[in-house]
Amino acid sequence: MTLLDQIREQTINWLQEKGHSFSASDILVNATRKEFAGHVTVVVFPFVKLLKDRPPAIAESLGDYLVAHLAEVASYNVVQGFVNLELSGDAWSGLIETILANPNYGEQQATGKKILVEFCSPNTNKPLHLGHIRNIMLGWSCSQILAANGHEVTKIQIINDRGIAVCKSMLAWKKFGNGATPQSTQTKGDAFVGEYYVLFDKKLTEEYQSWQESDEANDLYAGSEYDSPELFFKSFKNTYFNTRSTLGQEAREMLVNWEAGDQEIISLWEKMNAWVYAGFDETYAALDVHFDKLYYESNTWTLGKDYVEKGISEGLFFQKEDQSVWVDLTDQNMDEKILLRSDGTSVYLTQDIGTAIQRYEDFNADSMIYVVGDEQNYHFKVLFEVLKKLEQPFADALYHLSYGMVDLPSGKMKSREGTVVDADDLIREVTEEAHAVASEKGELDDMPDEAKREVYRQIGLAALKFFILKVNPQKRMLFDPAASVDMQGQTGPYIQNAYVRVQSLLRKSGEWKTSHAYRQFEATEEHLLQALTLYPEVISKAGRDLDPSGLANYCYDLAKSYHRFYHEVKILSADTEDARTFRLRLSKATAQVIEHGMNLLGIDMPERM
RNA sequence: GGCCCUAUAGCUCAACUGGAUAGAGCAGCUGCCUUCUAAGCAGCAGGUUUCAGGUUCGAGUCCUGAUGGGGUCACCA
Repeated sequence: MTLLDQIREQTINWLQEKGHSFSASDILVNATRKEFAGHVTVVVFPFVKLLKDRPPAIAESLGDYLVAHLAEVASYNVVQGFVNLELSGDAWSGLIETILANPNYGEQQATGKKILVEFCSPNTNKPLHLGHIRNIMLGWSCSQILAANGHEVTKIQIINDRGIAVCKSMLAWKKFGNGATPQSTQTKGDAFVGEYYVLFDKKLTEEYQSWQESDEANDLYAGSEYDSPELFFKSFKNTYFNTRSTLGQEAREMLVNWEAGDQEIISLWEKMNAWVYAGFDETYAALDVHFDKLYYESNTWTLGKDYVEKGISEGLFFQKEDQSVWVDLTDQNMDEKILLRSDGTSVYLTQDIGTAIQRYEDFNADSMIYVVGDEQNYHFKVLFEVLKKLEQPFADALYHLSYGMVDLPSGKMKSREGTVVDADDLIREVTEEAHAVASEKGELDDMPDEAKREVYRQIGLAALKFFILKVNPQKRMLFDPAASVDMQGQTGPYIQNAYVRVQSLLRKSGEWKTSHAYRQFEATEEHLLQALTLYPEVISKAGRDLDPSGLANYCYDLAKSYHRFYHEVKILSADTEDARTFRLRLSKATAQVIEHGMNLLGIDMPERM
């Protein structure tokens, strides 16, 4: 049990002696603000109504009780309704002992609960971009955080490897590719296929523009309500693709043939997908992430139909005259949503119903988390509601981890305008920036080239990942490329640097005996100890909220406290042996917690930088 | 238009289920490397938390309304 939990427990005992019950989670215990004396503060305002006394009197009573019942609490002072507790030297010394003895300090006991986390889930027609990186960082770190909270986590993704978009790049390659391959063009496979997807749109646009000269096009515009041909033709493009375009027709035919199992199409599809997967794997490896299980839309897209048909027979869904199937959610303040097209084929929602049920059966999971952007909030509300209607046992254990879009200083990322930030380019740029800074510093000069490259990568990725993870997922974020490669101030490399300083000290410290005699703590030492006390709570809160940003900010605060401590006191050449030992142990414990926390964020620590 | 999200320093972000005088970084200005890694430390300056009401011991946080920004309402995914 952590010290903070002990304080909560004793507070409950104290209330019980006065004849009141109270829930531990409602007791507010936090770090004492630096302008007041003490280390940990209990807020007594919540007890005022219960005890019917003045806040300062209540605070004194609680302070007396805690000093009497907890050896770790040395003394206290009261300011209004706040009890500021001062912890004893033994408590601090014990804390360092606890941390150093347990490499997993901060983690919770196993719960036996199985959780599935779905993230990334790309389309196979283009390479990964900045938006995927935010998704991957959130999915990965939430998975790590949930595991640290004692849950059994399985990381999965569903790969959207079929449909009209995939046919577009296949068709473009078939018509215009002249047999080129990633190997023959020295191009990464996913980028190679993405080029054909772009090429398709280019050819389609050319075709569309020449069609716009035709009498048919002019008649259509004349009969429309649009104020200008530009506006009309912009909105008509999709209809044109579906009803008049030659390329569109070819792509749709290809989709029909794919669904019919046409051998030639299937083998082309398999060939191009293999290129894409090789590319994705490279990017995942570059980001240090992996998945435990992959689902492919090509295997799951028909899965939901049976459940929808079952729902019709049970009267949960209804059919319109044209045979299309709908669910009515107007009683939940939502709309009617389509589940099967009039030709009987599945839509996105149908597929998601099927995959949810499939996964539940595959893993017998207690909870499933979908990491998907917030533009799909409504979709997931509908999905979860439909699963409830189908009385699926897991329907209440589904969670959409929704996150905001990533904007650029120039505005939204738009593939059409070529402003999408490519994931591989970004990883390369941050690594190069780390290389440039490190070379100037020269700390790594005596390392072999390969080891150096690994450190550049660790530093660059730390900058990128931390820049993204420090922001609350729910919020839209601005990605400033210049700021993301910055390595000073509130950044990943700043935190790594605190860790590296400790490693350097430990390399130079030689043998040292453990002692627990040091008691004259400096303010900077107390700040560090105070922060270390909070770590287990930071992890459990991050897990509860599925939000890594609090952990990221905690790691930064801890590193900041360490840098200050490092600057203000002498460590290797401390005045006494006891002080030297204490500071080395405190440094080591801090580095351990920094590394542990950053690992939960998916960020590695170099030994030197 | 209906529904949902959001608004904090010049900029990017914090502020635990409502708790003490709203904090960091960047950008700007000052200092600190013969001392353990200066990717560092210290200082100055920067705020009517979009606005107007309300709830209470206490509101950036909750409620109502307004305004700005975004999303969504496809037989797309």
